[in-house]
Amino acid sequence: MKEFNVTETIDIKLTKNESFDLQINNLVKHKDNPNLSKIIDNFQRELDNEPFIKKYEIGEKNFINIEINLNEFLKTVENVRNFIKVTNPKKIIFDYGGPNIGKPLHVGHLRSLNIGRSLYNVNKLAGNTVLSDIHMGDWGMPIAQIIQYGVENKINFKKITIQELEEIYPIASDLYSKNNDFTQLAQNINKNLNNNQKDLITKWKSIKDTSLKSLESTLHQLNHKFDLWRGESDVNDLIPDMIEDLKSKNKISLDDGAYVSDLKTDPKILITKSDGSYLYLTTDLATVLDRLDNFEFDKTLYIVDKRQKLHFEQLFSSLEYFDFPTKEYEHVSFGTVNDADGNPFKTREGGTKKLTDLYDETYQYIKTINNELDEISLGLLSNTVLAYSDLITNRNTDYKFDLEKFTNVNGKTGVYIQYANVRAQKLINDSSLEVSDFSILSEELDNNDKSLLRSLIKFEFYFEQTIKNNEPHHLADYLYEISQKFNGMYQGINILENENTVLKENKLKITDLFLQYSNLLMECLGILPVEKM
RNA sequence: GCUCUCGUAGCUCAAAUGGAUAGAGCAACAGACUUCUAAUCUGUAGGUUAUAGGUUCGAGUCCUAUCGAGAGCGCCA
Repeated sequence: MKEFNVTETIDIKLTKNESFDLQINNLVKHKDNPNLSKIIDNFQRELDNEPFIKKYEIGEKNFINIEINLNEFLKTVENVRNFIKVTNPKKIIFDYGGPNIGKPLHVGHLRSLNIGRSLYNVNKLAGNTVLSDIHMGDWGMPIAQIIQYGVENKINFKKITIQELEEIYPIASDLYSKNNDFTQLAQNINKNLNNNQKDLITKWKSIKDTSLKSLESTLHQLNHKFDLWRGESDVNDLIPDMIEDLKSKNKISLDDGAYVSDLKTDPKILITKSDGSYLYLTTDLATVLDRLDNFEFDKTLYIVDKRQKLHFEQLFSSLEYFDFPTKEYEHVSFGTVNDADGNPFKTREGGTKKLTDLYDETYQYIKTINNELDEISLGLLSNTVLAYSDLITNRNTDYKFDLEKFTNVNGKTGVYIQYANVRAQKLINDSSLEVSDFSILSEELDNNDKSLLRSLIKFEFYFEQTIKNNEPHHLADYLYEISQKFNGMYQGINILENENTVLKENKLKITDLFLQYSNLLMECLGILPVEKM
């Protein structure tokens, strides 16, 4: 609209107005423009020619409300799967999970696993090349502490069990913080481990093997899979050269015997300890080197809790300062999981709560609600509760894990969204009709039908929000919205025994659409649908 | 002490990146079951978005200050 000196990118947004689907707000700011009426005419010509607009109106402040033509917009899920593909696919590494060797997965790992899996699935659906790396904490001081404790207590590392390891870890960690002799000895072991001292490597291997078996079984139970099982130990050998390189480029210098980055920051960035051994940041830098060598990637997402913000700021600024190849790096942070009273999640004894225990409690709780359910369904529902109740909250807010609330079928819960899905499955199966053949006749639709269909067309919007911000809660909330609207439609009228065949076929077709969207959304969230409940 | 994040209904949380009358879910209250699974549905009520200023046609969202909460702050990861 050059003639009026107005340049606008027309910004179409979803609206809160119940009678409409979309709104355009571009005209509002031109209320004092002398040519406003001509501009509006211009807009109207454009809108009149759009086939997807069923009707529109221009409100009092020149907000434009649009009701869309449902049939133009409704897509089969196959079409949606094509439509959501990004134009420039990227190769993205998802660094999440981060379990420690010697320590079972606990509540602190829950969100990284849930959010990581969801973002992995969502990006895969968007057509990006995805690679997940569990990034094990299998190196450094914690391992040294375990070995030192084991040596002192003459433990046979070859035959060490996961139960022993789980007992040793907190004791060793406690000794490290309280007993100076122990601390010194453990630090010495850490240093020798970094230097690949043979007997220590043997002990470390035994610990890792035992730990890994337990880890794999827990992850299997929780339905998590990883493309890469790399750990901090895998990059240990890259570190000496990396340090030498940084020294020769005058990027780091000695400070109280430790190497710090020359980048002016507050606090300073520590690259090695004063005894020459390595730190969290040292390993993470080397991990980037390792990934650059072995996998071409455009972007790395670190799905790690928000308390490590400073660490990742230091990592990212170091990567830039040290002239690592330019790639995208992002810390996808999240808040903590507290118990129902809002206190940090602990066992009765004060230790961290194991994920297997949380799973078992959830499983048993659901079993008391429906005692007749088979093991597979109980397992699927348990995992649904653990994932959905986590993903429904914005990742940056801390939330309270309240089992009673999360297993309630009334509310925004995993149980509710599964229930709606099961109802839809049953309806389609019992209809014994080829529902995919039906076309939707919008003239015959009632308010419940329209309400659901108009929600279904919003999928792409929430999908985009999730990809753009790495926030799965948009999709989790949206799944609740369509599930609720489906239940409303289902409850309002008996579909299968209805004598009005047009109505019946419409509703079955809509049910089928809902089911496909529900399944797709569950896939996005890392949830598997149950067949009965 | 310094830095960062946050403060929305009784409770737990959303809110399209600055748009219209701030939305959901619990809990509360009032209704609907010889059911295609009521583990459901329908309705009512609930708000000065911590407070005070500012920017803007327009602020929960941006800026400043105050109050309150949480987290982090070189030899742990």
